[in-house]
Amino acid sequence: MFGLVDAVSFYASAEKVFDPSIRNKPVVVLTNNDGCICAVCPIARRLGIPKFKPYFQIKSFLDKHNVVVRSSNYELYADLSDRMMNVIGRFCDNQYIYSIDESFLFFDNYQSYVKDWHEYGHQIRKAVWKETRLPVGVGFGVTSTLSKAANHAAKKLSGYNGVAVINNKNNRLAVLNRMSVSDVWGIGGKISQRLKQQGINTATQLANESPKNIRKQFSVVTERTVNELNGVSCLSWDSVRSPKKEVFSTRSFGQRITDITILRFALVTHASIVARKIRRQSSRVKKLMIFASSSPHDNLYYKQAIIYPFTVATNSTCDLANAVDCVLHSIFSQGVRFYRCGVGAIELENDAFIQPDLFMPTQDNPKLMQCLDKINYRYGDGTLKVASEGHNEKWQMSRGFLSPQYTSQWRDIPKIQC
DNA sequence: TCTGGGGTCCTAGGACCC
DNA sequence: TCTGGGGTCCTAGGACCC
Repeated sequence: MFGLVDAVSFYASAEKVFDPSIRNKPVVVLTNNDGCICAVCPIARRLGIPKFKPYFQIKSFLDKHNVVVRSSNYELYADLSDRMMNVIGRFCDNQYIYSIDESFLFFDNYQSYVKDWHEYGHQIRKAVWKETRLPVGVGFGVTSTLSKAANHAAKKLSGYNGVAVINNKNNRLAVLNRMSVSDVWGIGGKISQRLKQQGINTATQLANESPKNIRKQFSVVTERTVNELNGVSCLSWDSVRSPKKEVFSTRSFGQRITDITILRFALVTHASIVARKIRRQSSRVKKLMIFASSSPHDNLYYKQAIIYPFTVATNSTCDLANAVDCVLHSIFSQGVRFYRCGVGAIELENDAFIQPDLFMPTQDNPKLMQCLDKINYRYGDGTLKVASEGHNEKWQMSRGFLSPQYTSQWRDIPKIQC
């Protein structure tokens, strides 16, 4: 048996945890730079507010309905996510954290594990609410895809109230009949459009298709989805989190950039973040991609990306910063209003198996980076940095409606007034 | 004026090998 | 008229996820 537990509009619910005064109000959360709406609480959803709508287009509507607007507070969400995952993890031996707000649970000997799955789902919901004040939806199914479908039913379909179970033909069809094919996990916009052209509109219709035929038309990925909908488990999960195969850091700017020195500050800062991330997973980068672009909504879209290969794979912030300097002039173009930039490690190697250069003695000094990481871990990121990251705040993202970091900054700890 | 930031997997086609 | 038959590795692009 598989379980899937995730939070109801996680970011919006997280905003309500330490601010009970907004719990009964409509709340939305914005993406970086307060660009689009990325989370809508259930009360706001009833007003018909759509996800991923640009904020400036809907601002007057939100004002009119007294909707509470918040910027993304990732520090807060990451901490609340940890707490939530800890509570959920107690209900199962084997938990796979799939994203910031959802985790799969695996039950091997499930007949002996749980007698009543509905009851068990409600126990999970109650515990998470009691200990974190976050509402969650719980779905159980005999495959991962069916547990996703059950989770969808638990949160979106009437009559389920937060918990749904798929463990026989009747309750499977009860859910799949009421699910659009586009709500099936693994069926995105393109494929659902093609399926609908063939008259396949519901999840049940997709489940009734021949897997071989689906593979011929689409791919092995979609074939697996069809099998999973029929209770045949095809997706495997590693209990151990494998290291990332690519690591990126990228942001849009708070305001447009036309100055090469500021672009350099931003790119070196992203390089530094990537270096820290890959050190944390014991990787080194062999190929680095460095890119910058104007906005895709501009009349003349400008984009430049350069791949910088390292002779010997590295995880030193200094090496990555040097790479940025090497390509900066090829990326920058006079007169372009830069909207976004970033750095990505697109080819990674394991720290333990590094091929050194036969002719060049190694310059590697791991102690320097260890020292950097230790200081920044203890005193906060950005305490110690390379000089070329700059101190110019001009390019930083804007977060005009940011809530306090209640749990990760001493200055923001909630105060109780007597 | 203003539009997010990460990731994964699969496939097709080309280069190259014997 | 008629141009082999396997392989591997790499890359770009497309699809999906949150």
